[in-house]
Amino acid sequence: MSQHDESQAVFEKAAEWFGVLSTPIRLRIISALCQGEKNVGQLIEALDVSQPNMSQHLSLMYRAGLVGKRREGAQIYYHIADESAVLVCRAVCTQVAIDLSVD
Amino acid sequence: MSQHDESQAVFEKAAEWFGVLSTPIRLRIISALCQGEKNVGQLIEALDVSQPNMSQHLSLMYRAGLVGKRREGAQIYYHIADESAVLVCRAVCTQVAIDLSVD
DNA sequence: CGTTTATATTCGCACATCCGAATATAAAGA
DNA sequence: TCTTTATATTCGGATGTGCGAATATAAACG
Repeated sequence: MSQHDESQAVFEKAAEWFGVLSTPIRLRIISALCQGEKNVGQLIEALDVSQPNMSQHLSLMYRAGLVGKRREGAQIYYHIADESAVLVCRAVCTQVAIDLSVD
Repeated sequence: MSQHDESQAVFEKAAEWFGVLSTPIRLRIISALCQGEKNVGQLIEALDVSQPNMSQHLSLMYRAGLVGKRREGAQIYYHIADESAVLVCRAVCTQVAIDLSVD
């Protein structure tokens, strides 16, 4: 594989990764899970979205490797699996918050 | 405005910001501009995309504040305007490249 | 001025994404 | 086992996004 193709693949994967972070709900899920693992019901209550919608977002984030899950009886507990995502989100959100308060 | 609404606004803006980075072409544009400013023709040649398409992506990135532009005669030269975007992209792409080479 | 060159915008289409409604699965408890 | 509770999946529709073709603008140059 040529170096050009390699970087193409990298940009493609990175773009997907950024895509996972490109909706407010998913950023809020990450934010909620930063305080510790939560089951789906707790996330639904915290973020006030419909159950199927929450499940869809969690499924996406799980497939992307951003979160992990653990079954405990009937509940599924989700947790952050990719700490680097948290770092990036924190950095970007902090900067955005500063920009918003300036203007 | 409640604190809840404030953070909602932050997540919304941050999500938009991530959205700008969620396509391979735009990541490649950032990568190309890291080596110094380039005019539209040079970017088109470097990335091999159609002229209108390049113009659309640049326009989006410009509105998002990621790139700046400067006219020089008939040419428009674009450059990175948000260095923090470069840092984030570099970090993510580097990690993605490592992950890709591992498996 | 017309013409060429460089870039931007508009438009329409194919396709992706987000969502809620309905339905499915899986565990717990009666 | 039947029912309830917790979560996941499927489906259809509305909306968004990326693209090329056509067109517009704007500068340079004869």
